[in-house]
Amino acid sequence: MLQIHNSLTKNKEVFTPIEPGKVKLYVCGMTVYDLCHVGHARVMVVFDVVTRYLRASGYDVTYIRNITDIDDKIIARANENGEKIQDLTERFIAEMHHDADALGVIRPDQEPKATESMADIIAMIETLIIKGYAYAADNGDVYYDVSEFPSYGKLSGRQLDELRAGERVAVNEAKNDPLDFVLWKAAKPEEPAWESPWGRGRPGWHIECSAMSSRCLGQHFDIHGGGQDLQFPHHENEIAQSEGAHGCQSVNYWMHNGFVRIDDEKMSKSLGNFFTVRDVLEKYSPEVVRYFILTSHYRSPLNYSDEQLEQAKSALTRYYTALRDVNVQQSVQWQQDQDFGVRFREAMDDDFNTALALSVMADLRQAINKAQSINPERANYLAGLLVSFGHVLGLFQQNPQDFLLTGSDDLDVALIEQLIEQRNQARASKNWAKADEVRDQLNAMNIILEDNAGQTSWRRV
RNA sequence: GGCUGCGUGGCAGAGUGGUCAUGCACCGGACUGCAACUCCGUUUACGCCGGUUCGAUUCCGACCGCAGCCUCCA
Repeated sequence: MLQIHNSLTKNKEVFTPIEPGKVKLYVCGMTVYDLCHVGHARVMVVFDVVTRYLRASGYDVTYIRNITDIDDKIIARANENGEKIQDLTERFIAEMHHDADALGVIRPDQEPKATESMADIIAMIETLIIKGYAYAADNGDVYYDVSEFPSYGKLSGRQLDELRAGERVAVNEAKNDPLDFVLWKAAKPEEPAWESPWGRGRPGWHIECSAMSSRCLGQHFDIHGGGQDLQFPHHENEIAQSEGAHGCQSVNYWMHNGFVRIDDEKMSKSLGNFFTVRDVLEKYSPEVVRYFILTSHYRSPLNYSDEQLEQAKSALTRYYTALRDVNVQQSVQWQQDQDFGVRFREAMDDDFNTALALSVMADLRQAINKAQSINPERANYLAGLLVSFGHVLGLFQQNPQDFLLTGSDDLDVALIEQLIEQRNQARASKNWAKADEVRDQLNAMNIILEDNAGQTSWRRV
């Protein structure tokens, strides 16, 4: 029975979908003005695994991840670049897809854009005004009146007066209360703008998600995800907007993933301590990055370092070595396996405990190696099982040789195989000095040899 | 200051009131011409101080340390 840690209640709860067999999932996506960094990769991978696991558990999942393609940073960046806003956002949407695809992240069912949702956004703001949750200010902005929403703060565990006591709330003359947040911003000259009942302007960030989630999934859906930093104010405001406008609960389960850190500090654009996915993929294969992300629980912080990536790479190499040496049985259904399958399910059912699931897979890998010589049929089945688990986590889907030779594009395979042949001839005539000399030569090329059952295979360091 | 969360062996990281996490690395052994791969085995833990308990890394309290949110952020 799947249990999910719900940020709203701060408890692990048994997951019960609104409609049996179906799951409606919304995740806050990227603001597209720059390349994705490893923190973005984590969100994408985490909710990719959530979606894959729900589907593997038999649910019909509708997965929505929005794109914020209009906001202050986008406007600022486009101006800096002397680039049209739409050119900028389309460019970075393409880059985002490029990175996500590389990481094996399955595309969401829909990726709604803010700029294509203006009618929904405006309609929702109108509803909020009519219901008394929002007001148009003299300056052309429209604000949400937080004092009208009694449970404001329920997600982030805050009280209005606590927030007011905070020193960092910006003073804005047009607001009735400093905590009121903007739904619609009056356009400044030169800024992109849309017509609205309150004049030309553009939407605030928070209202976009409320409008897009309710359009794509309805007023009440199952799971809403995003990074921990969005809990307040973004998701708090989404609740106020959606529940204010619709008069019903909007989300049953809120899921927030932990940050990626560098040297125990949050990785973020504003701190400037980030690595882009692009940077990392120059050095490590995408699957290594994915494995690294899944080694810790999604709610825990994840410290990024080369050492960790190297560990992930070594671990993956062992899995692929095991898979290389068997004939993987096709179409194994892990759900039917009474041993490893049950353990895997228990791990994943426990709030998507991928770290624990990986330990089951490590045991399985060892079982494959042990069975390989004494019971090849069994080994082939277990390997199929491993690949079946891997499908849920987005791992082990490539040809083992392709992984083990990753980064070999620049290598002269013909030369390598020729050298291996030379070495094997030397070995056959027990010319060990010559054989070792050739192997040293290959090692210097970052090639590692493995002599197995009369066969010599090779891989990259 | 307010509100969250965390502190596990060399590194990473699950988990539990009283037998094993797991991975990477290290060490010993088997295999190998020697290696590599693989297998077997060993070592290294639960921030500090109290309390509850027959027994606490696990529950409770204080303390110390760290991170996050309270402003844009995945």
